[in-house]
Amino acid sequence: MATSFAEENYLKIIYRLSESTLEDISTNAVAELTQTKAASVTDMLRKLAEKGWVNYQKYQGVRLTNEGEKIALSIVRKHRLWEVFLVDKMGFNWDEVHDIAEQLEHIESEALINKLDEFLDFPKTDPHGDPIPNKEGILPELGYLHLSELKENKACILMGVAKDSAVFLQLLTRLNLSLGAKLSVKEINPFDRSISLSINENAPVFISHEVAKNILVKLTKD
Amino acid sequence: MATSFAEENYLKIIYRLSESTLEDISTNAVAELTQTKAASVTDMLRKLAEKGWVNYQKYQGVRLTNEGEKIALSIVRKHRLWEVFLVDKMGFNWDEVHDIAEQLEHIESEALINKLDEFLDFPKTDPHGDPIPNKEGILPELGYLHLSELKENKACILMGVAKDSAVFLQLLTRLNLSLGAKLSVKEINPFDRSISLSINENAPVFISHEVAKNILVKLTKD
DNA sequence: AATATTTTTTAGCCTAGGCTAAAAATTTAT
DNA sequence: ATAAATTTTTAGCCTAGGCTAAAAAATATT
Repeated sequence: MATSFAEENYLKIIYRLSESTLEDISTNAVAELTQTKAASVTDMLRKLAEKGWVNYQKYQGVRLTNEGEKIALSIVRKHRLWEVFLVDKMGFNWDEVHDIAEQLEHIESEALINKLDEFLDFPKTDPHGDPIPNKEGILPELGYLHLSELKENKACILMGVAKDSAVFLQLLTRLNLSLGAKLSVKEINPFDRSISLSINENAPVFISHEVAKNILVKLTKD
Repeated sequence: MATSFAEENYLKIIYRLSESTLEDISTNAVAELTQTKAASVTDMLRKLAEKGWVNYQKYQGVRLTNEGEKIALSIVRKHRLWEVFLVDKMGFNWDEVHDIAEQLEHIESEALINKLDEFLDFPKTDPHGDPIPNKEGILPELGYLHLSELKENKACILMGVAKDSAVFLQLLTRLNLSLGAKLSVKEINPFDRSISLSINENAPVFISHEVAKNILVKLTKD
């Protein structure tokens, strides 16, 4: 069955919200991300349920069905591959690509997206470190931790971010935090959980717990 | 002023129709290319006139204003650049790219399209030989002739096509007619104006006047 | 347990962009 | 110069996907 622009957006957003929780997704949460009103969301959820893409019961929130998740994953795949294209081939910065990819993700051509995948050398992650589903909709398992979960004196490498708003990414850039940076947690302030962090062996800087929560890392042995 | 998907399509189609005639464009002609009904076209023409993008008087047909032409040229630029991308970088054939480019032409990002232009080395023509407007909306002057205009015994090179439907392009491919082919008009049949044509010095084949009309060439000296 | 607050849904409305059927204008043919 | 045929417009209707305001359900507070 064909999916409209709006339907694809809803499915993608429900998918995103599901990534970070096991609970059902609330109408309001969806409304916030789709930039629409709760009443409009209710309407659309009924329609999506009708088409078998979500399970939805009045007042109970919403979850994707397998079918719905398949569609969402194909949108996510397109979004992330286009982001790689925009950064690697077009020379955009990582904070500039979200809105353009938001449009490109709705281009309908299986053939194109698979050729693009090949052209980009089958990347596993997008410019923010987010995993790219393959043709079959399988996500590579990356097993990253949130920087905020680490104990003091742990060293790690910055592998991705859990949020890709332009302001957040620009903040990271200003702090010299880019993918691949070598990080070391020097101290955790017990009052506000802010972190004193050394970046690429330099003198430590402070970052808030909020920032640390949105940084994905993998531990290094030594 | 922002342009919707539908508005952009109408402007592009009116532009295309204007390319091949100096007369005003009829409602029916637009309806045919937009795949809608004449009544719907009438509605939209009123709206486009309201926005200052076309001159339109009831029953008198329609023409683009300068403003409208500027928008149309920016869509045409995007369409043709994406076609070059699809053929040169993604490896599609020239008869496969139209529908995908039809979607990509509506992606809104000045920055992206200019970077794409650069990435493709500022091509002057698309895979069908159609001229690509530059950033300022200026079309390169190519000065091609229609093969149907040539006299007997004239030699020329195939530079483009005036129609890009998949069936037409597939016919050309089957006849070995691709961009750059060396052509020579051996005979013109006075009955139906069909042409006996030698392609790359090979034994002549027959093509109809209708086909010849849609082939663009430039004359060679000898 | 009752009340207040928050969240979600319903009801009714709006706009963009389609459609059909009938009316009006234009063009062609007699 | 009429009549016939064709083209275009009008009128009224439809669907997708939004909205606001009011009602209903769920949740939180006293």
